[in-house]
Amino acid sequence: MTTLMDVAERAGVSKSTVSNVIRGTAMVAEETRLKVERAIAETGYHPNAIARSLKARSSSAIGIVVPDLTNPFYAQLAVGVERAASALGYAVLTANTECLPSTEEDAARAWLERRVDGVIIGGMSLASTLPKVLLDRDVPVVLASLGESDDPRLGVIDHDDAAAMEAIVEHLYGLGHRRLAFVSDHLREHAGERRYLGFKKALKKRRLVPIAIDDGATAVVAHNDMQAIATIDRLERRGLRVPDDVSVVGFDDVPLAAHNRIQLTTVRSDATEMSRRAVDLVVGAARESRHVSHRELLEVTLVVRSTTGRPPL
Amino acid sequence: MTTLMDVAERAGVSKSTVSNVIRGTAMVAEETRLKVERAIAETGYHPNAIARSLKARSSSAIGIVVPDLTNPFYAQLAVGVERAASALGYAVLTANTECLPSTEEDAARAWLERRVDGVIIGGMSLASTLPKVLLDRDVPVVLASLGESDDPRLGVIDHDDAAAMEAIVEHLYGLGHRRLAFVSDHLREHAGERRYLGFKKALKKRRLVPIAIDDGATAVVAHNDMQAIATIDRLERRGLRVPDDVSVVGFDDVPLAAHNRIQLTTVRSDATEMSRRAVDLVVGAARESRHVSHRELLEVTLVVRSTTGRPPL
DNA sequence: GCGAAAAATTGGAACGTTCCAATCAAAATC
DNA sequence: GATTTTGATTGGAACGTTCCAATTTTTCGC
Repeated sequence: MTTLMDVAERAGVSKSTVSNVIRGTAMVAEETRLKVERAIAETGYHPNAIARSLKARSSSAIGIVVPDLTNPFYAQLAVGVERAASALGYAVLTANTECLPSTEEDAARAWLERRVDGVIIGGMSLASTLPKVLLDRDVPVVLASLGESDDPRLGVIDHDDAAAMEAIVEHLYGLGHRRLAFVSDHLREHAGERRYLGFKKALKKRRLVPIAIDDGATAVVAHNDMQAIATIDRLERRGLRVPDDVSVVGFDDVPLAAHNRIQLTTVRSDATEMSRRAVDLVVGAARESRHVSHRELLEVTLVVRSTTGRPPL
Repeated sequence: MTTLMDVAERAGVSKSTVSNVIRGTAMVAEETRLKVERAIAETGYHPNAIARSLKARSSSAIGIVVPDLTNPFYAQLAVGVERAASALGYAVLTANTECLPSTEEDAARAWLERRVDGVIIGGMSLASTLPKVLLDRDVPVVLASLGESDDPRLGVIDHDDAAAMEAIVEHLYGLGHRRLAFVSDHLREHAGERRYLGFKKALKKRRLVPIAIDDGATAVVAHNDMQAIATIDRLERRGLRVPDDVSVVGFDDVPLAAHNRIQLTTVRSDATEMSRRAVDLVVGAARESRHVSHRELLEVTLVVRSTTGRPPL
């Protein structure tokens, strides 16, 4: 690999000058700039980001943790993060944790060693120590689509789950449903908790309580689209028709939800916008070496398709 | 951030000794080991991977490029790569290129600067320069699910597309189909080309040629499942029934393909196995600083579900 | 208890940058 | 023409590791 020194020698200048040319940081005569640029082109030199990072004490990398990349919502989140980050010159390290505490710890350790400048958490286990571990070592953290947190050092960017759940329940209640169930991915998962709370609250307002799905529910609200789609699958294999026997509602509006054979009633959220904001927050904090401590709710709209209808008589 | 030196001072030994304790590389007395370990625990020290990388001239990171993370097949590939890599102590940098040459170039530049130890390519643009650019700088590269290549420095791990296409065509031909079409994602994409070749060959064997989908095809073979599912959507919105009017076949067997409302006939491939092998190859090559130059075909099986049937009379 | 061998520990030189203070050259001021 | 100002360029000291040769300490055979 060619180094700054190689380029300097070839161009007949000092390493400092080459560094100045590359980073456009100091004054350098037009003539020498040309010489150096030629030398760079000839040697095919690429600055060594590792050496730069060591000196700068900043890796220009951020981490993102998702529970399941296979879920298009998280995939979109990851894609958005990657795009926004690389536009700012940051690399992205992904951890697919499946909400396993041990995997989360592995990721934390690896990232701490690699000195990531910040972390975006898209999902985590129930009583995860991940945020605390990172924050305690002054790594800025933002929670994306994970609901509130009591740690003021944490950045939070989320959907307006309460409003969304109210809209969903209103829709179902209006159709005549009174026996509503909620399904959530893993009990161990952190997300969904807040949505469940919103769901319960919206029910309570109408003097209802959640029931179990096997308890004769006429409508089930899933905490995300993939879960909703899996629920449809399960119901139909049991011989129940959706929406004739039971209505199903999702959350996220993944592209698939609009598919002709699915047509899922769901809540639209903008993963791309969310990831853009999350990256801005975390990179901003990293650059000023402070914590994020900013919270924000994204608007959300109900999309009624064909998995919801009147309950059976 | 605490450094090796901080730990050394606290434990009252030299930095070399601390280094030896951490890496278990040289002999160190039990007593001092304990002292050092205590100091590490007290300071919450994490070795600085950046400094280590600089010295070792190896980043312990690999890159993976996928055209679209939102496609569950690539998501599975990415997840598999991440898991296998982190088990070996490697970090993974992901690039979602959408098969855009400019994005590919950006990724190449960023990765070259970050000195990735190897790259796994899961998809790329048609005449991509990515492999050459990387190989010329001695970065080992393996193509995953991308078909052959004429560059002997390239590692290749792929499905047995020819066998798969033969099986698909045999299945459709046996059902009575004679007017078959092939749909591929973007024309600009590299993948699918080989599958199309296999498709054509299997047709030719039966004295048939591919026709356009709008030309009254009774069966369409898609180059992957997501494309197949999108095709079903398009057909049904046009008022055609699947499989009564037209049969559809996919490729990959993403989890969704088994869904009750989809039940896609497809070819099962093992993204996880593929990513495991790809990581082994690329890491092995990196460790011995050589190119990969190994090619391997993974077996593949036809899964007949409910999107294929007899052609209309 | 002596010398040699083995075990344990150490300082310093890399790795490839950036950044600062210092130097050098050229232009401008009086 | 001596002096200041400005513009260009430079060497050396970090950044936090690893690795090697060298040194110090311990152990052991006799």
